[in-house]
Amino acid sequence: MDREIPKLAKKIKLADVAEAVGVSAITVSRVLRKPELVSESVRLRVTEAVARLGYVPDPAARALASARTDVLGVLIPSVTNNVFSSVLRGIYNRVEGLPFNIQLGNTRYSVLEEERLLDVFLRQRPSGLIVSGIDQSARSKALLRQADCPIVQIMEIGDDPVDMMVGLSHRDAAGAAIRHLQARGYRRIAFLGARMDPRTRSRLVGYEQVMKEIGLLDERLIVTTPRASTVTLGCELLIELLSRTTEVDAVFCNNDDLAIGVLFECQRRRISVPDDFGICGFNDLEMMAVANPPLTSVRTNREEMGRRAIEMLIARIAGEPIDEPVVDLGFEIVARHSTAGLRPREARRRP
Amino acid sequence: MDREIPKLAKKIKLADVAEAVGVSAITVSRVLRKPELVSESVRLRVTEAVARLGYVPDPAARALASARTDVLGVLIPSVTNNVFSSVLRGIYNRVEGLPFNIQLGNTRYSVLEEERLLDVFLRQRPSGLIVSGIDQSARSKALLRQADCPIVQIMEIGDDPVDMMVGLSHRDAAGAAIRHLQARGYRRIAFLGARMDPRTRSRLVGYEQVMKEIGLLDERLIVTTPRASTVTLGCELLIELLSRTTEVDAVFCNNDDLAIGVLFECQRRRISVPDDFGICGFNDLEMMAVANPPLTSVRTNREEMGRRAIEMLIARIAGEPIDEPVVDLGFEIVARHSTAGLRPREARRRP
DNA sequence: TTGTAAGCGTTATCAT
DNA sequence: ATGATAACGCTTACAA
Repeated sequence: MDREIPKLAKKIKLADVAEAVGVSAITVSRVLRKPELVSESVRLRVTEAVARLGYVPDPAARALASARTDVLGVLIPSVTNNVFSSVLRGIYNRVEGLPFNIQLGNTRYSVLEEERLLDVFLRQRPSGLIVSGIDQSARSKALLRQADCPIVQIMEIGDDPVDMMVGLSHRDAAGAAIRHLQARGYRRIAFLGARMDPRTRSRLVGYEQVMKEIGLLDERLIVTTPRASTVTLGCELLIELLSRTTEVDAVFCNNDDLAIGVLFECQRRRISVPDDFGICGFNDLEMMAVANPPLTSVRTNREEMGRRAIEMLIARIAGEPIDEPVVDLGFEIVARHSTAGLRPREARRRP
Repeated sequence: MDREIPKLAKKIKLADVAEAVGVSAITVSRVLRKPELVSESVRLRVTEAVARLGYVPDPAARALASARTDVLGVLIPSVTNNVFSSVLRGIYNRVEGLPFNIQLGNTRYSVLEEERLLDVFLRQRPSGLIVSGIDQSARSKALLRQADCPIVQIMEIGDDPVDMMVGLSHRDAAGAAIRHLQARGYRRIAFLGARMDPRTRSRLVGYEQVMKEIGLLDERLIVTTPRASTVTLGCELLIELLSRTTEVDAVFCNNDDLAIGVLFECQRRRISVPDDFGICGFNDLEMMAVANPPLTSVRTNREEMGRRAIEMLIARIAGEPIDEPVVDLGFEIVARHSTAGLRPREARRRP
């Protein structure tokens, strides 16, 4: 690593600051971490010297000596997925200005990678940890339970938190979407699902429950794939659905990308939305409101989820008691024109 | 942090393994890092003991003793932006299986935050660093030049790499897009730009150069905003543009989100694409190919960019010489129906 | 309120 | 090929 730029002046350490001020190293350390334990005069002189010399603590030395870091670990299954981007935004926004650093791990929907990263992260003795989902492997759960830092599971909620949880019931959210479609007069309501991760499966369960309740469940209306969801896939799944049966008058898409794809494909096939066909997405991405027509979706509070997760962590780090270890952030059906209801005269798509 | 689960058995350290095998700690350390320096018999016994005891090195102790970590730092301005998600995917894919860990920093398009994170990251003595863009502040550049690890600037290319670069010329890419529109018969070509980060500005320069060259530059056709780009903003910018002048027959959007918004707004206004109005985006997101009509865009090799950046880092870490410190990944105009050309009869939009 | 001494777990250096 | 010893820079525990 030879660069033409001269090396930095030798790195300033605690001892250098201590010497400059004429106190011991531990006093400088205290000024930095627990200033209230140090007399004002000393504190001021130390603070001044720290600034003047440009001292900054070595995180590795700190971690080694204190068995603690200022890292908040965050494990998510995808960096590409909009849903997690939003959560991350909430996390980064909330942590700004706090003395913590986010360490992001990308599990890529792989159980093994999640276990590996959990291992890597925990070994660094983070101040807190955020993990996605509630369906960790047995090994992951064991690691989490042994961790000596607060942990928040996000995205979903359930009965058996490793420590804390903040999320929503995807089953209920999907169920509510189906009831919305039903209330608007749609009957033959299909389910399009991609990726089929635990949350998608929960939504499918919610769909099936409600469809069964209202006596409309038909397996042919359920089209799923393990492939990652994309707009293109939305088109393809609609085509697959219509090839199975033309007796469909609405579709609940497991997420908004699929819904946009379905919309484009409907436009191409001159299927009128919502007159002949209703479309409901999930997540309520920004673009849903300005599509043509605007698309109904299920709003989830993803930024809020990230924010709350951080707040729960820092509360626990500060030793505050947590009244609610499991926080349900709920959801909201954002009804737009795409599910305004079938055309009065005849509730059947044109071929 | 009181949990009901019993604490882990006391953490195994180097000395424990050494004792179990009957060698010294440093020998165990060597087996882990430079096995070729240790005799086979000892190596085998040590390896066995490491596995049996479940020993794993403490990263903080390692970092403190060796002044080096296995961290590859990555600084990006946004976790929400599709462009960076793709780059990240390339990075994570390429680094999989290698003995490095990605540490992600989110600068949120803030110079100050970039400087702060650079500071935080460099203090951890990473094995390598990837930073976004080539327009770092003077202070950031100074920090980078003093770093004693390899560094890759990604997204753009320029004359003065801090160390290495991999990206493309956004000016040329935008210029090529404009020439494409011109070749298809469009004349009154507008520019819609959001965020106005350095790359967006480069694209604007490319647009202006080519428009001037072909004698078509008209300031009224340039609509920009500092707001982050969204599909909604695409609609709004088109509305703003049309309120300034109806003498427009095509639009180059600074990115695909804007282009999708423009498309939806055109659909609403019954502006026929491409007959009355051409649309070209930038980045070639997956959805462009299946929009209605499919939208022309400029493909950039974002995953490849991430991959190459990692490869350049590990080559340098391995001490290999770099033949090309600045890698131009180029771009490609992906022509689709949205720029098929104006309707033969009359090259004017309907009101 | 401040300081002393003893690690924290690993690796660099120098011996053997 | 292997080992003894001294860092690495900080914090904990205890003392004064």
